[in-house]
Order: sequence, then C-alpha cells, then structure tokens
Amino acid sequence: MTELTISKAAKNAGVGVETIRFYERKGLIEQPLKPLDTGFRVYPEETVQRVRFIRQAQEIGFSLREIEELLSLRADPSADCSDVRERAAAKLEEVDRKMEQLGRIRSALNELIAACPGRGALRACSIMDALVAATGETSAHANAGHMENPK
Amino acid sequence: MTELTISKAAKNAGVGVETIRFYERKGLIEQPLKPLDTGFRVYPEETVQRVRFIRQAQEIGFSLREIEELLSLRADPSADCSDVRERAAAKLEEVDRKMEQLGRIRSALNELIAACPGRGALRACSIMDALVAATGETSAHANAGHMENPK
DNA sequence: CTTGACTCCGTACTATAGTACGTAGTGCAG
DNA sequence: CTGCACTACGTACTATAGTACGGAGTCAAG
Repeated sequence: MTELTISKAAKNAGVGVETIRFYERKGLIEQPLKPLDTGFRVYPEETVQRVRFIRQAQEIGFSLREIEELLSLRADPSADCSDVRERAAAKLEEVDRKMEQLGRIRSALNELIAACPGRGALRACSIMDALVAATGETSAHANAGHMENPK
Repeated sequence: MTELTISKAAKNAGVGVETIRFYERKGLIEQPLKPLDTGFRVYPEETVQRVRFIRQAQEIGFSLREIEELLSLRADPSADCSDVRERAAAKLEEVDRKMEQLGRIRSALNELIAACPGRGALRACSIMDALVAATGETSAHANAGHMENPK
C-alpha cells in the first residue's frame, strides 16, 4: 500500500489538503508525527476514516465542535452509548426547533406572496407594505414619551 | 420631538449602537450627515423604520445582502412589485430546500436514536457504528487501485 | 468646572468552516 | 541534474453579522 501523503489522504477522504491541515490545527485529527526523514506527514488509514466520520457527522448537522466531543467520546473507554444518544437527541431537538422556525418563515413568505398582486408599482406592493408595517408597529410607543432617563 | 441621537435611534429600532454604525458602514442605512456643530449623528425617524425593516426582513430569512437589494428596489421608482414578489418566491424555495435538508437530517437522527440501545459500551453504539460505517462505504475503492496518475 | 454619559472613528476581535498565499524544503521523472 | 509536483508552516483572507475597544471630543447636570 502506498504511503498516504496528505494529498492522497485528502483525496480519499473527499476533502482538500488544506482541510486536513485545518482539522489538525483544530485537534480534530492528530497530525501523524511524520516519521519519514523528510518531515512529510504519512497518514494511517484511520485518519481517512476519521475525516469521513467528521464529514458524515457534519451532514447530519453537527458542528465541528460537537464532532470533536463525539470523537473524544469515541476515544473514551468509559464513555457510554447513552452519552452519544443524548447528543443525538439534543441535536434532534435543535433540528426540530430550526424546522419550526423555518416553517414560520415559510408561512410568512407564503402569505406575503399570496397577498401580492404581482404587478404594479412598488407603492402597491403588499410584501413591502407588510415589511414596513411590521416595522411601524412597535415604533409608536418606543420613544414617543420623552423619557426622563434615556438609559 | 427630541433629536434622535444614535443611541436613541438604536434603542427605538431595537438594536445596539454598534449595529447602527455597522449598517451604515455596510451602506444599508445612510449616515445622516451630522448637521449639528457637534458632528453627532442626528437621525430621521425614517432610519429607525429602515432598521426595523431590516430586522423584519432578516427574520423571514433574508441576508443583509438581499435586504440591501430589497431596499434599493424600494428606492427605485421604476421598480415593480413583481421584482419583490420574485425575490420572495426565490426565498421561499430556498426555505423549502433548507427544510427538506433538515428533514433528512431529522430522519437520520431519528433512525440513529431508534436503533440505539441507549446503554452499554460505545463499542455497541449503533449511532457511532452508523457514522463509522458510512465513512467506510466509499473508502474501499477510493485509493485501492494504485492509480498511475494521482491527480 | 468637573464628572459622567454620550459620541466619534478606526481597528480588532468573536464564531464558523474553511481557502489562499508565500517561502522554503523534498521527491521523483526524464 | 533540472524542473515540476508535492510538502510544510505560518499567516492572511473569504463570508456572515455583528461586538468590543481605545482614545478623543462633546454635552448636560450639579
């Protein structure tokens, strides 16, 4: 098996060379004490697996910071499966929250679009109106009364 | 009406002073050629409205860059309502794509959690397994055949 | 007239996830 | 043995949306 240089490892893992180095700096993967006389990194296959793991976890919504924790867990002999499960559950809740938020945005956009005549001057654009109107709502009472103690 | 200094304008708009200045630097709001002898900014009520508009548009998912476009449109007398509508529709599609993506993530997490025993050593954790397994899938054929022309 | 609050400006820093660049040192092919 | 590709390293830069900071000037109350 050919020695895995950084570019080969990167290629195998499906990332760029700089990304490997970036992960090393971040401590997500250990840099492989370049054993050759040359000072060049030579990677074990594990590293490629690790990078794939990282990308996979990213795809299901984990940040690099969270992935780091997952990886530490993996290395921890006392780590329990429930630890991982908890993290997954927490992430699921987070995803649910994001979806709800997006759902609200979606409804707002839909309403805006439905109400929009779709033609005509911007003066008559209900989308702009909606945006502007919303901005006015809380405006009136905000600094209306000249407060004595302005912060 | 008291002159709107930056901190009052910020307060009224519900943002920080630095945010106002940031928006000015970004060109999202014009800085109000400080007319007093002092050199202090004095804002028209419009600016507060504008900042509110920005926050409102952000809430329905527009980035500052997109909001800038929306604002230019608003200032453009030849701008048509359909321009705005198109942007809203594009944003809606984007939101839909994001929701689908999140939905996939959600399913993946759900499956992972459902399959997880929830206790026991990490060796037996199906979540970790799934992550690791996925990483291995494409690994075999990646650099298996020593290719003659490595990049 | 001093003090504290407010303002100005530019710059630097936060977080996230990389990407790019320049310099210098290697490895291998022709 | 020349030259290109590759490597190492540190630093700087990208985008996004702000936040924080330091020094200087100003305003208003006491």
